[in-house]
Amino acid sequence: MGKQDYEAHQFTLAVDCIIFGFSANELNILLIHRGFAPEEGKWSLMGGFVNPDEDLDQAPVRILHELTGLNEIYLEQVTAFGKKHRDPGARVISVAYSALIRTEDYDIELIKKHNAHWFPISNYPDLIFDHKEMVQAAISQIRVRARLRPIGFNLLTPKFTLPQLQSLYESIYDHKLDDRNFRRRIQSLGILQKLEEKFKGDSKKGAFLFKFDKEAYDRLLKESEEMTTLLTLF
Amino acid sequence: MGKQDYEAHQFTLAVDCIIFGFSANELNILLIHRGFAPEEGKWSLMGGFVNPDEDLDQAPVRILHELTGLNEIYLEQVTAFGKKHRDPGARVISVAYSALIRTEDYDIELIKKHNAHWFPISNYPDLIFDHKEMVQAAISQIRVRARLRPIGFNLLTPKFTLPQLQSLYESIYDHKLDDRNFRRRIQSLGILQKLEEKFKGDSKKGAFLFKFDKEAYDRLLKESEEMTTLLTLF
DNA sequence: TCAAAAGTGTTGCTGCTACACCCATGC
DNA sequence: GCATGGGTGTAGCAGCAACACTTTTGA
Repeated sequence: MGKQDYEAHQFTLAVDCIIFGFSANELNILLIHRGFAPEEGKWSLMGGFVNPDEDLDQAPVRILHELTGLNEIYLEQVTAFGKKHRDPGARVISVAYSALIRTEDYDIELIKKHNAHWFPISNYPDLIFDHKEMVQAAISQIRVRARLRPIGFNLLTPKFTLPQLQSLYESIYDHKLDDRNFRRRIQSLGILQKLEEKFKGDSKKGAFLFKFDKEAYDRLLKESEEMTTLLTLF
Repeated sequence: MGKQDYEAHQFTLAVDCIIFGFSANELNILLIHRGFAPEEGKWSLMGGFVNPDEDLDQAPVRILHELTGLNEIYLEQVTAFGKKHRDPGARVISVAYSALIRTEDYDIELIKKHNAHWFPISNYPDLIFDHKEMVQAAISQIRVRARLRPIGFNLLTPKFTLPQLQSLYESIYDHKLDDRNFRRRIQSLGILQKLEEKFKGDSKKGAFLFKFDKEAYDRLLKESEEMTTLLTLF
């Protein structure tokens, strides 16, 4: 195989980000109202080309920083999309990434500048190309991942109440949970630290704040791996 | 964004296949002894470039057909690998795919021609580039998938015995299972059809043959989705 | 007759589901 | 004092882990 083989199999490579945020007790995604061709005026995921001088995994980091001002975003590759005519304008392969962000953290001015808006996953507009497929794939993935790994905490403030956490899971699964059973289950895992403080934003009584105990979780995970058992969280 | 933007972000695109087969009570992968540069003489996954006129997902189908003579192979995308210097010779992005095949079915002459050999996943040679990472990612993925979906049947003949099935799962998880509990568990799922025949290849007594009941499984899956519960198999 | 693998049941325990009421507070 | 959300306990049941012996047959 010579150099010409490499050159004969080149494709434009992009990434698209399914950006999840949790607010108003609902899981939301951040979409861009495109002010540029192709498909100007329609809604799309935030995306961009991969640069020749960066790792593939760096591309979504760079693009998300542009949009939100954030570094250190929780990212997970969903899958690569490469149907022949997925982008009618050109042959483009796109790798989809899920991003979980805290909706309090990002830079509002930046996302305004990009014409980005939040939509609940239960009701978002039509999207260009195969972006809807990407969103569905990301949601399916997150639904499984959330049961197996403590990814939900990336969507909450570092301190959170149990009702908040429960409502997050309810929104991910689109399914109500019994509060007594939920509390018992997660507290018995021992991966939450109860704080002395209460948070009074959501009720008069106020609810105790908790934080995620990563060390305890890591111990639990290691243990379950040693027993070759499947650790399911909620 | 104009045409030059697309052209300025082009990459050579390849796929690599982690081909799993089950024989001698072990999970094996099929590796190629490379007779060509780069890295001639070393071991690698079976791979190839994506053609400009095919869907990304078609590339592994074509490549696996070339190697094994098989069509209709069970395939699953693992993840895209795109570190800057993963292929020291050129900038190449590679999408890894897992393939599950029945080791009785493939064309032996073809794989001989490609210098392909089976290795147990517990002991396989060093691989070029980041292929070892790909194999590890595929194994991790298959370990989770096997608990959640009935993918194991793609590695067995359509009729199989319970001891064979158990030994497959033991090999995937690298963990012995209790035979009484295993049999009870899978038979209670109701997704296996017991046949009248026995298979005597593995023992004097012979073991009853079963086949996978896809319709029953689909019903079970649908039911568990309606209850938003996680269906785990073994 | 023996070696080698197939097949079978029970007990105890853990953890889940289902379910209804009191508590604390701000207004 | 009342409305709002936070917080708690129990009983019944299902399903899991742990465990040892009998059966069948070919050589």
